[in-house]
Amino acid sequence: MYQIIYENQTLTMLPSTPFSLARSCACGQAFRFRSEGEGFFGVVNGRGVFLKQAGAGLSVYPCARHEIEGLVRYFDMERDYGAIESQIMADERLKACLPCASGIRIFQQDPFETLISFILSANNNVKRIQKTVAALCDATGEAVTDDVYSYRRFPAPKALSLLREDELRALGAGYRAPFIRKSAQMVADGYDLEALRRLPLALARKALCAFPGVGEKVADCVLLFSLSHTDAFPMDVWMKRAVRELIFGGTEPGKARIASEIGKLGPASGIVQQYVFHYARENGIGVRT
DNA sequence: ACCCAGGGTGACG
DNA sequence: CGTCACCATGGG
Repeated sequence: MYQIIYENQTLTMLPSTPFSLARSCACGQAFRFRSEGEGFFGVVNGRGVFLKQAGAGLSVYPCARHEIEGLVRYFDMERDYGAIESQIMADERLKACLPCASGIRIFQQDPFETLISFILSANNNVKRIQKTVAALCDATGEAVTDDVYSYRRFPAPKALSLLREDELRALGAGYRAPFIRKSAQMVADGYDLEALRRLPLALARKALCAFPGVGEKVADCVLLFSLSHTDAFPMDVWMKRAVRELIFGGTEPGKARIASEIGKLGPASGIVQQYVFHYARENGIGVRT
């Protein structure tokens, strides 16, 4: 399903279905990858790395030998995206999404980082989410200087929970400041986010909704982007419009009808969702002027 | 000035 | 169960 080349501290992963770094970074699943020169800089599994498109694959630098497995998992290289893209191509309603979304991979991000990031995402826009996440990292993220890069990790739960509400507001969190502080507190107090990886979707979703600032949509983002629930289907304003336009021909569908159609998309519906989301946002699908 | 952004909460019916 | 005002903040 994929090939690996490892030399000079550089890991290159070549999947059999072409990978797109730019699309994967721009599609709104992660907020800490910044375009830089010929690639993107980001912090992956706690380590600052530079990512470059390598043909139909991805190169990561630096990478120690023991980090290979974690990177393969993070970039979801073991999944058959060929099957998912074939499913989209075979769907007359969704095939138009492929030209601009083909090559997207769902990153397997850190659950706590994903939780906090998507609490911030509520009634917010991607650019400002990125800015606020960066501010949080600069404020309390662990500073790391290895032999290649200097960077800050995403804040530990304890560090984030120690910020006061007014400090979080000053960093750009707005009215979500108390949500972030309390949710960080819950994780710092020992809440096991990893345990949600093994729960059925409905139970994991319900559990996540116990965090302040987390409703069904944010829960689905955390489950899809960090806890391996590929059938979690985040319904934000863009997806509501896209579903209305692409699946229901422009008329407002009821909740039951939507659930039925999502169910038919199968166990990778959440990944399909990400392709559609990216397409809708890139093309302004469903925006009524 | 108004509306929108990867929505959630609390009040009310 | 459903609806709805409100919530910071910056950009169009």
